[in-house]
Amino acid sequence: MATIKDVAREAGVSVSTVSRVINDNGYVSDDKRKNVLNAMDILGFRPSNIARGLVSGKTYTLGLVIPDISNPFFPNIARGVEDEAIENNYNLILCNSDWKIEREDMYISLLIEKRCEGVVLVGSRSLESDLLKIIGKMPFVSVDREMVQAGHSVWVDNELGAYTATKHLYEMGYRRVVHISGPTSARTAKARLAGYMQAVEEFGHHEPQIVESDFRRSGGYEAAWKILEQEGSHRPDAIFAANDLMAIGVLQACEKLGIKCGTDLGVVGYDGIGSGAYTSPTLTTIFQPGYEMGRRACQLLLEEIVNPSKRRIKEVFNFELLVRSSTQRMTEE
Amino acid sequence: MATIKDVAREAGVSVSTVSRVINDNGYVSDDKRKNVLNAMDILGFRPSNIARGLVSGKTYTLGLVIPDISNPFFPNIARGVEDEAIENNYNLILCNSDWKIEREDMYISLLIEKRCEGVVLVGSRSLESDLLKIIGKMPFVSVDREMVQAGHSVWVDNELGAYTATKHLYEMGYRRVVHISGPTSARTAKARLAGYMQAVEEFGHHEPQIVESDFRRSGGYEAAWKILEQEGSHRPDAIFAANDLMAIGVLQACEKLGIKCGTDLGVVGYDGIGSGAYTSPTLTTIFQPGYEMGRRACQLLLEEIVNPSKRRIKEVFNFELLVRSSTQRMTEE
DNA sequence: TTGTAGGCGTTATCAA
DNA sequence: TTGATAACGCCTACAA
Repeated sequence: MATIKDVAREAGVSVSTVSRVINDNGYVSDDKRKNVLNAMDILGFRPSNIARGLVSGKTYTLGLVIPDISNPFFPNIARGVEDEAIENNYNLILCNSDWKIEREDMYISLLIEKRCEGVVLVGSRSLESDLLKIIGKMPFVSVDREMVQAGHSVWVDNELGAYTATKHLYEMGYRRVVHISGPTSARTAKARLAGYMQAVEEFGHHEPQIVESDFRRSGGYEAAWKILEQEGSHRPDAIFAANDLMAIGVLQACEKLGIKCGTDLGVVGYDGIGSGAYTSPTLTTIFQPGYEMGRRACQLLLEEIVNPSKRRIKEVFNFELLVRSSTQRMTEE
Repeated sequence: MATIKDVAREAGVSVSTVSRVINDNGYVSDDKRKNVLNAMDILGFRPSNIARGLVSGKTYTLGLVIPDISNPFFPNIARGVEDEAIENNYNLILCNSDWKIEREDMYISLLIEKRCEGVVLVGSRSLESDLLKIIGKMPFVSVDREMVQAGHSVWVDNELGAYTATKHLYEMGYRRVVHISGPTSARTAKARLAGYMQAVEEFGHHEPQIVESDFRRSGGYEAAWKILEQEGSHRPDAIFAANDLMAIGVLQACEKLGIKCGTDLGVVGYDGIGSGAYTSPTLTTIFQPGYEMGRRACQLLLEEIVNPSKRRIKEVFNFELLVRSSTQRMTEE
């Protein structure tokens, strides 16, 4: 690949002149400029951003560490981050951590060595102190988890969301709500569980009942099966699943068992993934504005990079309760 | 951030010695090695891959140019590419082109300047000759589109898939199949249209009927509405939509119109996105193995990078007809 | 308006 | 075994 020297030689000028026309700064006569442009064209010259980066210390690259891009909750976030990044001339390195702490660590180290200027961390599960040790002084923004000691954070109030979801079930007339939680090692799972607990305490006339699962559809399916086997007055008439994927699993279990969701069993999910609008019945859920959160996270990151500040920003986004058929006791029209 | 020089000074050795312990090559006495390791630790030294890249010419970075990561067909591909990449110590720069040729071009240029070692191009819509001009000699693999003049390609036979889908409808007893196509500017849309045409010719006793749409759910919804307004003997009893998103739109239109999909109207989609298994009714579709294609594409790319060859590999993956409820004339049970 | 030279953080070659 | 030193491709004073 042609270098700036090659161009200089071809154009019969010095490298600094070439540099000047590339960066469009300093004085260059129209004559020489034309020659240079011409030479670049002939040689198919493309400046090396890595050499530039060495000099300038800027790589215009950000990292995105996300659990799993093929999980429907995350693509919107990723898209938001990317849109904001590219508008500011930054690129994104995609890192799927699979919720594994070692992978997260490994990626962050890699990103540092690649001299990424910052990283958006989505749904991190690492211990914060460990994380900070690894991440060093690289700017970062956390999405879907509040960081306590450093970095900016963007998230929604999981506890309040879960509370709202559960409360909604009682308000729709369901009497006995059981919760299918995510793995309680996950902070979000814990928060949603807490929200459920509080709503049960306030509105339920029964003990809370929790089945721990794994945030996956199959996990929701199995959990529902277990729950719905129960007979008699203990039989729940509503389920709040800690995410939509598990809620969809619940819907499927109901279909197999001949239980009519909505009428016989209220179901609420969490996240607001697109396909919840197409299930049968359509899924009531707590919608989280993933795209906006991703976009905002990236914006905060870029601000921090351009203008490092001492303050730490925390933004709590509003969720939205999307009421759909899975919590309608009457058959819809 | 500490440099190799700082480490050398701190450890009381020369930079070359430090370099030797970093890369674990050449001779270093245990004594000095320990000093160096210690110094690196104290200073929190992280080698700069960008400086290394300048010297070695290797960046261990690949580009992934994909239309839209938030479109459910693509995350699996992306995940496949990323998994293969990271196993080989490569990172991925994520680029959402939105199917826009200018964005694609812009990203490719950027990737070249960043000295990515190669790029996986998913669903490119650029004219091949233009593409090659921009992409220069950077290795690339095309997914979901066959390239004729350069690069490797990985795709499924869209024409055969569409043929199979349409044929399936006739075999299930539907008589009049209409096609909702993607934008005919898209190669895949054209190929699927062709497959439909051929199946109609072979098995249908009617003229082909095509409604062009946009690969989006809303587009499918509107197209279905248009189609189902028709009265009398011309009223189609089956729809083959060129992708699942549009097929889901069809299901929704049917729900609104009180038409029972499956029984009254056969519906087949294309892609095999996850949510098709949860719709009502569940969606018959042509499944494309996105993860495997992505993974294989990346593998081919890496092979090409390590060992550039003159040959050009084309791999056609098998699709799978997933027969579900939307093409069952009897109510299930 | 143009060119020369030093430096960005590493690796690699060569002497010592 | 170790240490200078010249690249790598580019930018930026500084000088002319």
